[in-house]
Amino acid sequence: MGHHCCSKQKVKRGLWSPEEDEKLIKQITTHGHGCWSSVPKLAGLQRCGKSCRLRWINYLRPDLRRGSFTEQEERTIIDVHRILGNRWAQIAKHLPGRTDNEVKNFWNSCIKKKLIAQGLDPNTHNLLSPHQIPILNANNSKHNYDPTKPVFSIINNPSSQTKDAKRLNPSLVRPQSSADTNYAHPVMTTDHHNLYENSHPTSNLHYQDYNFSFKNDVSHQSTMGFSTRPLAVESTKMPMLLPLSSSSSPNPLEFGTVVQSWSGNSNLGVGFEQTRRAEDRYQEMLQVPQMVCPQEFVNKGLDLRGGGHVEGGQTNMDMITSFDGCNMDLEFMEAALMPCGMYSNLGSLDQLAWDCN
DNA sequence: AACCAACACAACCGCCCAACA
DNA sequence: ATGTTGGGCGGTTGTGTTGGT
Repeated sequence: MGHHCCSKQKVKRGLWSPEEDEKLIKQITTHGHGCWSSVPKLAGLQRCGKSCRLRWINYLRPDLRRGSFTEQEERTIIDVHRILGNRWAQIAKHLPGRTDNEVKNFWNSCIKKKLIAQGLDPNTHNLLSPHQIPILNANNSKHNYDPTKPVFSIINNPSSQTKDAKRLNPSLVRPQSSADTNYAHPVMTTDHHNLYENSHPTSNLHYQDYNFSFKNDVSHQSTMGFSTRPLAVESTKMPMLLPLSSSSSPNPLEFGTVVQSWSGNSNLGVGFEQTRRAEDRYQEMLQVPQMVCPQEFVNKGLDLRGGGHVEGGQTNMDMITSFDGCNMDLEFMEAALMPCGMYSNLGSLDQLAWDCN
């Protein structure tokens, strides 16, 4: 098999060697990639153009951010995934320095399981009915998906830290000889990076000595503050974002105005729902849900049903039930997704590429 | 120490779409 | 209008690693 773009030529497959990376980096930093199908030939590589493109985009680009996903990034992935679904490339655009492949892998290997363990359907972000929730026996898994723990608890895993350290310190990971076929990490040199920087003067990312650091570090920015609470609106075509105050947000009303509270729910404002038994949450679906209306909705007098206006700065859940017809103010949606400037390169919501049909 | 299962993630596959001849 | 090509993307696979027995 193989792609039509490279079916005629003899191409190498599998992991990339340091020498191959070196050639590819040298080619792109000095000449740019241009037509990807011509890159292998120009770089002296026996790879298909697509493979070169993938290698560059996912691993060799100097503006990549490596290492574990932060809690904030995980929240972002979940929140954007709730809107866009498995559109990894679009989701990755909300995570500077992350690739679609990385986001996809992280979702499939980590977030998905956590959501399921929390009684949430990873596809719809709605509650699973009790009989849909798998019985997770911690004894059968390396990972302990304790449903009594919050969804977001991924960081500071010693083993992953070790991996990160290896990634960021090539001396720990680079093979001692070219015969080491396990090599799969960038080998861009500072010289290469300087070349790339010179040819990409708009880059605001800093690269030195194999260590990717950001001049504009997003790690200290405030969170999006979106709740992971699933909506109890079964008719909702597009799940609704619920901007909610977060423990890490200094201002609990930073992103929204509390319009109506969950009845009898004491953990409002914690930001991310602490886990309860799935049965309890399933019962909760029958209750009138809390709605936290973003201040921007109120300011804009946005009618979430499409057409009218929110009166008196108040709305209710009955009004916010559906995105059918896609009457949502897309411009606002973008703004709501970018409350703290953590997203880059999003000039318009076209890039969100909603499928409103 | 050896084996095995589960995991993590790099890489590939196949499809879609836009541009172009 | 049609066929070809290249780029992009999501889904899937392959393989090395890790941890438990």
